[in-house]
Amino acid sequence: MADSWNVIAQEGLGAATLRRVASVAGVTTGALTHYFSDRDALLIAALRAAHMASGARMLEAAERDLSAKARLTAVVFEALPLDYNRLREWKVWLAFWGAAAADARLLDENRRRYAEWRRLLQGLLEPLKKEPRQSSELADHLMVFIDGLGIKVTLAAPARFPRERTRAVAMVTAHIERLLD
Amino acid sequence: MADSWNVIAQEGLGAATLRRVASVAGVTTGALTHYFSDRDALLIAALRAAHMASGARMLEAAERDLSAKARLTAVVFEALPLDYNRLREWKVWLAFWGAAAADARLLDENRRRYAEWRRLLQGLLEPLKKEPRQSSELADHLMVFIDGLGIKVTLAAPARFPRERTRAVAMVTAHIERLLD
DNA sequence: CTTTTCACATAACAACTGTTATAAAATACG
DNA sequence: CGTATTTTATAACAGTTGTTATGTGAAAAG
Repeated sequence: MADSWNVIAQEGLGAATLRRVASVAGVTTGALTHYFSDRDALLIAALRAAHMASGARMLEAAERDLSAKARLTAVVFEALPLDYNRLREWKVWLAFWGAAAADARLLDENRRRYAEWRRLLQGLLEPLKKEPRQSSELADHLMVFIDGLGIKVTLAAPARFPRERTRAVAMVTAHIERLLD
Repeated sequence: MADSWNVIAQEGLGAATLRRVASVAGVTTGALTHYFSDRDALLIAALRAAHMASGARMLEAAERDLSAKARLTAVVFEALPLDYNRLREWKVWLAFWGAAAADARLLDENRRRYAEWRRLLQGLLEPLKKEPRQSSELADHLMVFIDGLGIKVTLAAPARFPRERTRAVAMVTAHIERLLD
């Protein structure tokens, strides 16, 4: 399954053909068609698997024994493309977003993903919020910030990645401070 | 050229084949190959044309006879998917972002686009900034906010678009207020 | 051991792709 | 008008795609 991610992240969604994915996975197309009815089914499965992998990481970060603010920060870091693994995930998100803009099915997949993601952030914000701002509005702002920042880092030239990375970390801490003042 | 946008926005980058674009444009593939050496050249030209169309709108907004803050707000509105035209543009951006994550050429196109966009915002922020924050940092924050918000609106379910639209407008004004305090 | 089921490989199919070459129409030019 | 020149259409090409059907060997079940 992670083979699909690699193809999508490194060569794009269009290059993720049955033959290419099978080749990277070290099998033939017969193995793929045995498990997936469609090419679409294969890609959706790859998307969901990536979603669950990153979701597990974030839940783990959310349950660490830290202060409420430190937990929130840790989860946000886990969501951003700050290392190779997370950068690869972001390339997968971007590929699917590009396709989802023209595909109702993928749009709905994304909606579900966002709902979960939002619920997690809202729960982390609840103990931190100061009246009268609702934690749902804070979550909205934070999600917008994360998406924008993730894109900025993901689409930076590879040589600029280290610089963008440290810049993103600084922006996150500053943003969370400001969000809660 | 706008025919390419429509195909990309409504059916995705993968569906933007020579035959499909030609069909929508009401010509045959011969007409396209006469003007574009490659399929890539056609798509890049479509991207640049969309870029210039939106850039012209923003420049126009930036030169309106308004207060500095109102001008900035007008430009930001012009950048967001607040009507059908701008929503279509955003679907094109998303499609190309998804492809750019795996294509160095498109990545460089995007870098140039961002540099211009950033220069414009920075110029609009210069008369508004309060010491000691640099307008370049403010521009970074604003671009991150715009990208995240644009994605949120673009990937919302079509039925939710009106709601997301008004919500986005409110978030923009609030964000600009907070950015400059 | 025999048989059945499962997991994969192989191969073939029609459909579609970008590209190229060639012909025809439309336009510009003298 | 006639002749270049540009623009568009048509057609054919080899390559690639998703999908389906069939074969094959290994594991599981009896």
